[in-house]
Amino acid sequence: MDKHQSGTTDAPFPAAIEARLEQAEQACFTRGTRLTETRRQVLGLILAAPKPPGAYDLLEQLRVWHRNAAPPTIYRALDFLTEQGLIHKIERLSAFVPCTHRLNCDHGAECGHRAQFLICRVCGHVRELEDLDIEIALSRAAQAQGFRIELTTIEVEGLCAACRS
Amino acid sequence: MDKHQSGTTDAPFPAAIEARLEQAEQACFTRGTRLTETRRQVLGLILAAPKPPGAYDLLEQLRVWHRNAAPPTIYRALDFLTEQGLIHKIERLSAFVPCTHRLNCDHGAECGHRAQFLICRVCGHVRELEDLDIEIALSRAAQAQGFRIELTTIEVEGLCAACRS
DNA sequence: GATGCTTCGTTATGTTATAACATGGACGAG
DNA sequence: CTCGTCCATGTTATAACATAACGAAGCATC
Repeated sequence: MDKHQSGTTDAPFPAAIEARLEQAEQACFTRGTRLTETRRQVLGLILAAPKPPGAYDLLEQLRVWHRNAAPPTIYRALDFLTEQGLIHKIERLSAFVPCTHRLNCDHGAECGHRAQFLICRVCGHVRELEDLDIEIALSRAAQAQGFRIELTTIEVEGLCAACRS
Repeated sequence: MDKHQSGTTDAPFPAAIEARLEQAEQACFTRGTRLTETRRQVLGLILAAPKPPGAYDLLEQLRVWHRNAAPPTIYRALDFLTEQGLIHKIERLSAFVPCTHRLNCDHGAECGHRAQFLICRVCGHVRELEDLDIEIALSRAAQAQGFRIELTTIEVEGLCAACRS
């Protein structure tokens, strides 16, 4: 009874996603962390999702492989992936998206510092931006208050181009 | 058995807060909405709080006056105050702050569209900004994507001037 | 005083997140 | 080798946040 039954069913995700998982695994290895099976599966689910899944959506899907997965299972994986800069949490949705911030990014957690998200209220699509002007304006405004920025959450809700028909 | 027992104990909040409540009541009246007793009390509690209270903190405090207050009691009041632009929800904290956006603001819900919040992770203080440069940068970035902004959530975590000592 | 509207009370439940402690496996030091 | 340590995970329970659904009370208007 092998968990990996045959060559072709080893990879539960489409090739494009498997490729990104491979990249992610490599990136973790480089940093001395491990993209374990559970973490890899969760990342895969987030990459494969048509729209940003919540923790309990992921939990349900994860049970395909881990019948007894419980909330801590998923939250631990999400924490890890967030720390590694592989995913972002969208606060307004309590949902998670893959990080699209520079594909070759190798600085882990710092990825999350400066991103902006456009959330379409109709189709649910989330687009990640990395706009320097916004970052600069925000830095200036904070500095004017003597405030030292450690982490930003910039989430914009509205209508995406496609849904403005 | 009068709920209002004596002249001096009628006002449960400090004078400065009572004054703001009075203003708020007036503003609601002007708009054809009513700052009822419960709503007024919740707003007062938020104004009086040393740091942003969560819904259940407020609920507990509200029970001083309404022994049987339940979650819907507080959430309804919070929804109303948010719609009226009298408070803001800080998503990162699931907590609420008074709106400090132009004291004479009279355009209700629109208040919330464009504000930025600096959250000190040490003292918990939240400062509301209204920085045009940020708004402009964000508008441009959104426009470049064909995205129509309806609502923004900009929350920055870090250290306030006082806590950087 | 009937009608319609907003507000509020009440019960129940849904949703998101964490605490606390036990288990198991990898790996180096002795 | 086997002990201890570290990391990841399993497991149970509960905390924290939020809403659904329905009915009754207040009040403005006709």
